[in-house]
Amino acid sequence: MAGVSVATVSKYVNGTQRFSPPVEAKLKDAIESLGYRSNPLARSMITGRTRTIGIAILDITNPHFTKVVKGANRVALQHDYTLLLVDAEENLSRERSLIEALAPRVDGLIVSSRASEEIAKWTLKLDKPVVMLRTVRGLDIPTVGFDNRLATYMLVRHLLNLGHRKIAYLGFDAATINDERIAGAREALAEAGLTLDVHETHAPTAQAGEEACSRVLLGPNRPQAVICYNDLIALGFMKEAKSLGFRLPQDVSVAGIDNVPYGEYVEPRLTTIDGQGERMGELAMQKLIDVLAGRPDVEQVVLEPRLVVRDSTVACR
Amino acid sequence: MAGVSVATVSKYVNGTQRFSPPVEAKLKDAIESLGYRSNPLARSMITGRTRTIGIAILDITNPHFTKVVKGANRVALQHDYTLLLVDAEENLSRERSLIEALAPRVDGLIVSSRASEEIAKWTLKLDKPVVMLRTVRGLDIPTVGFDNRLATYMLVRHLLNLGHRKIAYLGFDAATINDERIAGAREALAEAGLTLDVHETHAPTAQAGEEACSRVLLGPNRPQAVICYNDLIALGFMKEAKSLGFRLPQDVSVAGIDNVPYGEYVEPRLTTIDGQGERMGELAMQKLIDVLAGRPDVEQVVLEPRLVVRDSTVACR
DNA sequence: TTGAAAGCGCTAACAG
DNA sequence: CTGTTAGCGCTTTCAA
Repeated sequence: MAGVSVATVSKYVNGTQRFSPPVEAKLKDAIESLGYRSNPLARSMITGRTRTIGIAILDITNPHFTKVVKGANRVALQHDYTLLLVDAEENLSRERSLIEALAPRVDGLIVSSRASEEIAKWTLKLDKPVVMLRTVRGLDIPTVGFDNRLATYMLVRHLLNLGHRKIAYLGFDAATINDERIAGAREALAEAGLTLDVHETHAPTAQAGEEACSRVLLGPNRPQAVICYNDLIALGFMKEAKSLGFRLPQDVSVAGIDNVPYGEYVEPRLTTIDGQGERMGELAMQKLIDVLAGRPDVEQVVLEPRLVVRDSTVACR
Repeated sequence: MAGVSVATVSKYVNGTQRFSPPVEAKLKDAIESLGYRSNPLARSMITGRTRTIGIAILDITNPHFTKVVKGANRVALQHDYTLLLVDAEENLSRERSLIEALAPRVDGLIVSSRASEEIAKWTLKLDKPVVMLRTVRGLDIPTVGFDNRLATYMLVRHLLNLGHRKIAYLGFDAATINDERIAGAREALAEAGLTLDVHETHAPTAQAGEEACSRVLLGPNRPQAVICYNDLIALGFMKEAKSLGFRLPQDVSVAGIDNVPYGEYVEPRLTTIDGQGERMGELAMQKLIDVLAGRPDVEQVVLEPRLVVRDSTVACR
């Protein structure tokens, strides 16, 4: 319609080359009146680039992951990338096939998995750049992790400073980072000659926290303070504790990890460790984009915890 | 490698045709040892199908939208579709270009927008099936909406039954559904010969609810009960009200809409209207898949509100 | 039961 | 400055 070859159209549309004013004018008119839009699929097939990043997470319903997605999306948008979201719904067996199906349709992957080490290995065969949202040792891939050990270490120190001696941990044992969190808490307690009382839940959710509460508080050896695997568990735990007649925080101090927005709105306001979800997402996406732009990066970033003291932890009476 | 033509491979991989046992065996071996995976891009180019659904929402951080995505993802997974997520970050000007960029890479779209009517019109030109997450009048497109008018009507009736007479509404005026919610509340109040005191926030967030609180409670004509545009605003409102020295729910009843999970964990537990986010996502995705499977559908589903009475609304003293 | 060949819509060399 | 041409990796008639 513009009386030029397809090659000219291609170059014009992509801004690869400039043309004489009359030609450009005709091109512009034709494109406009035809409502022409280049087919990104055909484009991708030849360039090998999709301008899409896959992000695989365990549960979008968890505000921590929501924040990660938010952060990743923000920098993706800035660089004109789109997010292909895979929510494995906490279903680990499905995870691998989902990611494998995802890989060929994207330029790179951000993966937050429970089985990171294992996944990290086979993702390398996918032949796509991957950023893991979890520190992985011994592999040359970029990661954005979090110092889980330090997080609980700090939490315990905080509680020790408040005079607590009997400290329990309510974990989620299906998570690999659970061990790191236990280790950090144990380390801090050991320095004070104390031990950690460990309990587990079956899911990283408020519901699970509720269900575990009575087991922790009404069992033998009632703790003065409880550190939860994450804020959601803490939220559920606190709710149930109140139902059971405990006064919070006087009867038992509670702390979580992640700093989800809702910790501020419950009573007592939840003391927590900021997990920097958005920052994780942003950094991970930035790394991926760097790699895709030919700036190789195998750096293993470890985000540092920050204690957010609110009202759910008080001096032991 | 299997000594057959590409056509044979194609048919075998897609299960379009069966072959003689020896050939199939060779095919199987070759595919396995090569680790061959068909290129979905090339496939999509010829079939015109991407097995991807685009979902455009305003803010993944809002638990209501999170639920929608969750629901949509669940049925997408069941039907072997993937989600391409677009989070407009409440930025309406960006929304259109984002959706236009999204359209050619997906088989269909689920759109939750502030400017639904307008969007609905130009999405038709995208030449892709669209499901709007909002009732749109006068257009033959499938929608999954929510009876916003009835929602606030029910909430007001509930409050009237509790003896409240001075009822305020704390809205979010940038949302088109805000008007419907106001109308429903007004209708119920008018039947009792009462009027609605309307206030507005600048965002559908807890933060905005906090900021608006003093304006509502410390201004002239202090309400006995406040209905908020959504649960997040209600959460923020309640927190600030307590900071201001009000006892909840005795001094003021508060209700929200959406039934986000966290309404259960605050004190008093938030009375709300269930917005059925997951169900919306599921239905929308199901409709889209139906359309894509050649079962046309222009039905306009309207989900019915359900009142969830908890502790934040009590009899007016 | 299998294969040859024609494209899908585009980009990237290379020519002119 | 503009066009020709050769594919990208696949599916799909159609013929053998």
